[in-house]
Formats: sequence, C-alpha cells, structure tokens
Amino acid sequence: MRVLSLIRSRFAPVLATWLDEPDALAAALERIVVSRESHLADYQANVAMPLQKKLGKTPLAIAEEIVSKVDLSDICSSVTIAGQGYVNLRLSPEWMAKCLMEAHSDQERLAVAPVAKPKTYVIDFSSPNVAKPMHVGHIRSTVIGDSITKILRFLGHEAISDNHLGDWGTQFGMIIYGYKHFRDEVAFASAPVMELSRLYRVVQKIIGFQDAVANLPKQELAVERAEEKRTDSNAKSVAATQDKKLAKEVVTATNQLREAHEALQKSKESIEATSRDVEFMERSRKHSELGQRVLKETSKLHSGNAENLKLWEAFVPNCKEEIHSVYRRLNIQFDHEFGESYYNDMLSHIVEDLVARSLAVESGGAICVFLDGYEAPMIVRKQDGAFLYATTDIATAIFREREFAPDVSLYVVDHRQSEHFQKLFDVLRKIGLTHTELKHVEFGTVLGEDGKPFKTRSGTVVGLESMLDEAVSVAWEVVCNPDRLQSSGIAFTDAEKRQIAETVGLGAIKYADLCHNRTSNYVFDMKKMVQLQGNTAAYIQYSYARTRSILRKAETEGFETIRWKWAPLVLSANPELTLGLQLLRFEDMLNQSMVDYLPNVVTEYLFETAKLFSSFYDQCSVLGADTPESVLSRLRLIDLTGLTLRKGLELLGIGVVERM
RNA sequence: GCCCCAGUAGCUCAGUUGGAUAGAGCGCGGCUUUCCUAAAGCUGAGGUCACAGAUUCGAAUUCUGUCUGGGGUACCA
Repeated sequence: MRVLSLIRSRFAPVLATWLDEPDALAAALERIVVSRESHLADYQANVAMPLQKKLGKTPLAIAEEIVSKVDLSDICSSVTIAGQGYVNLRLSPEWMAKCLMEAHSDQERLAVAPVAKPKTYVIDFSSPNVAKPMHVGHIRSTVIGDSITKILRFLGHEAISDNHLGDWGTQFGMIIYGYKHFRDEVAFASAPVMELSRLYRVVQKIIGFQDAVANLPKQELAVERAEEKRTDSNAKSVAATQDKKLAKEVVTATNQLREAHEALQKSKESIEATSRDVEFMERSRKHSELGQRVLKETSKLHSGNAENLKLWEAFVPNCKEEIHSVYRRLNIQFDHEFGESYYNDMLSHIVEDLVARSLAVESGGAICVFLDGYEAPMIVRKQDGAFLYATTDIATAIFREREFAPDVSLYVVDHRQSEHFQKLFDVLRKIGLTHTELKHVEFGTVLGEDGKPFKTRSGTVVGLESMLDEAVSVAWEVVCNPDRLQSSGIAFTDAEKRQIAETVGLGAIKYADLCHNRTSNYVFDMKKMVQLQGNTAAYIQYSYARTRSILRKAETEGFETIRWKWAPLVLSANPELTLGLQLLRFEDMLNQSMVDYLPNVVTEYLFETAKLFSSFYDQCSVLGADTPESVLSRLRLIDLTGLTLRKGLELLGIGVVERM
C-alpha cells in the first residue's frame, strides 16, 4: 500500500494553486512525511511554513486554507493544525483495516504493487578472487548486493546480478608457478582446491619474505628521514615556541617517526623469524625474485601460452566450485558470472580505441587517461604491456551496455575504491556511455574490537567459512542451550536444532552487516549479533516464531485458520492501531530503502515492527478479547505481522524457522 | 601536500534528505507473569549532536573555517 503517494496526490492540486513550477511542487510534496511525533500524528505535512514568504500570510493561515481545501475524508479520521503550522493527519482505522486485509489476502506480495516504470539494473557484487579463499572482506559486498537485488526485484524492477569474479589476476600466476614447482600430486588429486590454496600460500609467503628483505633499505631510509624531519621541526619550534602550527608539526613528525620505526622493527622481526626456517630459506634462495617469475607466468597466461592456459582451465572449475559452495550455504544466486577472464580479448581494442580518440596517451611508458581533478591518471595499460583492473572495468561496462542496456548500473564495492570508480565513471561518460546511471554503492570497513580492520587474534584475515561456522556454533550455544530449551517446553529434534542454529547463525552475520548504514564502518562483535535481545536477526526471527506459536496455540483452542483467515479486521485499541500503521508502511519503506540503496532502512523497520508486535501482544489479550470478532481480527493481525516479518527477512536473504 | 569519508548517551549505532521536546540496543536502577516460549513488557537516569561562525520561519542535517580519527593518492585488485 502506497500511503505516502496517495496522501501526496490529495495535497497536490491544492499546493499546485500556489506552486506552478513542477520542481517546487514536487519539493513541497516531499515535505509530507511519516510523522516523528507518533503521539500527535500518523503523517504530517510540513508545507505551510515554507510558503509564508511567498504568500505573505502566516503559516497558520496557510495551513487552515490547506486543510479546508484538501480532501482526505475517506482515508483520515482527523486532519488538524498544530505548532507553527504543521498539518497533522490521523489515518482512519476503517481505511487502514481495509488496506491491511488486502495485504493479508495477498500472501505472496502483501499487496505491494510493482512499480509503474520498471527499470533495468545491473548489480555487480561479491566479486571474490577465485584462487584465494573467501574472507571477511567479501561478506559486506555479497550480503548488501544480494539484498539490494532481491528488494529491487520484489519492487518490480529487472535486476540482473553479475558476479565479476577475479579469475584472471596475478594470483593465477602464483598458483601456476606453485603448481609447477611445489605441487603435491596426491593432495591435488584428492582435494584440488585445498592444495591450490596451499600452493598460493607457499608462493605468497616467499614473495612476502623477499619483498620484506628488499624493502628493508627503504624502510631504514624512511626512519632516517623521519628522524631528520623531527629534529628539524623540533629546532624550528624551539625557535618559535608560540607557533601552534610548528608545535603540531613536531607531534606529527614524532608520530611518523614512531610509525616508521615500528614498521621497520616488525619487518625485521618477521624476517628473522622466517630466517630460522632452514627449509624455507633454501626454497627462497632457489626461487629468487619470485615476484618477477610470477608476473611472467601471469603474462604468459594472458598472452595465450598453451601450457598455462591448460592449467588455468583445470584450476578454475575447482576454485569456482569452492566459492559456489559458500554461496549455496548463504543461499545466494547470481544471474551471471562473467569473470575478468571473459573480457580478455576486448582489452587491447579498448586501449587502442581510447588512444585513437585521443582520450588516452602514453606517459612514462604506460597508457593513461588523464582526468580533470585528479593528480594521478587512470592507467589502462602498464609499461610491460599488461592490462589492469581499470581496463577490465571499462570492458565490462561496455559489454553490459551492449548486452543488457541497463538504466542503472550498481557497483557494490568497498568505499576505499571510490576514487577508482569516480575515474572509471568519468572515462565511461567520455566514451559515450551516457545512457546508464552509474552508481558506486560503497560500504565501510568491518572493524575488530580494537577499531582496526577485522583480523584474527594472530593477525591473519578471517576466512569466511570459518566465520560462518563460528556464527552457527555461537548461535547454537545461545538458542539451543539446555536451560532455554527446557523452559520453552518444546521437544526439539536434533535435526531441528541444527536447522535453527544454522538459520540464526547465518542470519546474524547477514543482519549485522545490513543493519548498519552501509556507508559507515562498523565493529564486528559475534557475541552481540547472535543475541536474542536488541536489533538482531535472532530477535526478529524469534518474533516471527512467536506469531506462529500463537496461531498454533489458537488452533488448539478452537480458532482454526479457516475461521480468522477472512475475518474482518477491526483496529480499535492503541497497540493495534500502531502495529497496523506500521504494517501499512511496508511498501513505502521498501521504496524508501532503495532511494539510496540502504538495506538498514529495512532492518530498522523490521526491528520496530517486532517491538510493536511484542508490545501489542503484551497489552491486548487475543484469546481473551472482549468479543469473538475481536479474537478473530487479532489473530489475523498477528498472521499479517508474521508474514511481513518473514517477507522482510527474505528480502534481506535471511531465513526463518517455525519455532525456536 | 592534495582529495574523499567520518566525529551523536558509558559502549555499539540509527536519525525518513531542513521540521515539533535528538532516538534505539547493550550496560546500569526500578516495576510487571490468568493468552505464545519472561528469550517478554513497562519505566528511570544518562546529550554542549567535536568546536566556532554563517544561511532562515526552523540546523545533528546546508555552507565556511578549525580540531580529531580513518581511507585514498602512477602502473595491485
């Protein structure tokens, strides 16, 4: 039910008599909103105050004129003026009940109408590198992208999801090299992905070590420089003790020196520790300058070397299968999975074309596109002739334009890449891709409790699968602990308990990610996110299970579904009205959430709905209601609440259980 | 250096695009079990919305400056 646009359409003719410009009218209509003051109004129109200058009247006089002209008699029980000139609306309980019954009769869509003008969206999300294990860094893109796709689809848009797999990068050079020199045939035959992942780590460790050794002089130089700088600024600030800027410079210089020193120390320690591993050192000596060798393997692959291509073809399906098993567990599907490799043949043409159009030029041996407002250009071909991420992204956008002609193209990618996307979009507009609205749906970093990017205690990145396992096991402890199970009085089977822990655990991970405004960083706290209290998936899943439990109980008391399913809905008590109003806002809320692609609008709504439901059930006796009609009406309201919670969670990619 | 983003209750975070007395969860104090599963509900304390100006009927929200933190910044993705 689109309550907002209905109310706005009633105000439009009245406001149009004063505002002839469509933009001004639209802006005024936007000022009709859900009221924040629920004790005063359901909806409020903040339109009178801004008009006072233009009309030369007091806001109260304008509000009165609006109220006398606008016709809301069928949907509102009261239209009043308050404060400085707010027009406050209360919805009529009868009209609300009528709308809610409509929603309840349509269990699939809850009477959410498909949008009048559907758009075509391409949504690029998840995009892991296939040769590396997925880790915590992939969760946000995957979960947010999936949710946006589901919501857009539900609203009636065509949403095409494309997993832009990193299946062509340097990491393949690494595993190809590793496979050629370090492979364990038996291990590869029995568990290929595990073996490839081991090879990746072996190569990465050697390169890391060699880089660290090679960088030592640089780091020592950096410490020296920082020391000089600090001495310098110290001297200056002693000469001018009153100068705040200089004093600050000393602090900055001191900090930089400390950081440089710490970094150097850390490198030295790590090198020393590794050096004790004789076997490793022997290997590192034998494979000197491994970074260069790996790049060579990569470039051989890219230029079509038969041996490397064959290896790549052997590796990729295995790696993909590994990733797909994670997606299956998360219940996430993609329409397409055109990886980076898919665009390989297009890359050289794109660079040639950019050069031919004088958009790209040679600089320092690389082919670059220089853009206004940026120091560094966008490099589309390296000195050594290799292409980059940027080149592939251009190719991908051109391909998507040709294949899908999207109205909107969403890139659900970490905020650290925002400059990359600004540049990319600039380039795409320059080459004439103006039809599509390009949008970087950026998100913040997942932080540990120390406020730094989330890592394990030992400092390594957290693997996605082990994180999911942990969430499920913590969920098990919380939801399936014996005390709780006993007090619930339900005999759960082991299979059911496992199912509950899985649903709650995965839901917790997804919900924790979605419930923060995607643009902000958030602190990852596993214990908190599986709790049954607070703004968590478990609380909402539990609320859903309660609705089912209540309806089951009602059935045993003689109120079978058939009796209340089509019963007239009557909203009279206050908790009924607030809950009903909340349920009525479902469609408006979903549309609102997609204005800026913010799934936390949905989580916020579900949390609020669950709280209102608890409050309603606490204050309104259902089976003991005054009249039999009221019992049936309340059961129907509970069912609609459950359906709304379930649908909302479904749009976030989160499942429910019938009891927990 | 330059460019982006952030700063809201003890902690973790919202804040419907400029609206009425700034909200939630956790934690802390108090109260409540004749309908589902108290895993609940109700309630209290807790705020210079980083700071200073500006814009206007009205600012946590917009603009300018300052402070603090994070990120990015020529061949990684």
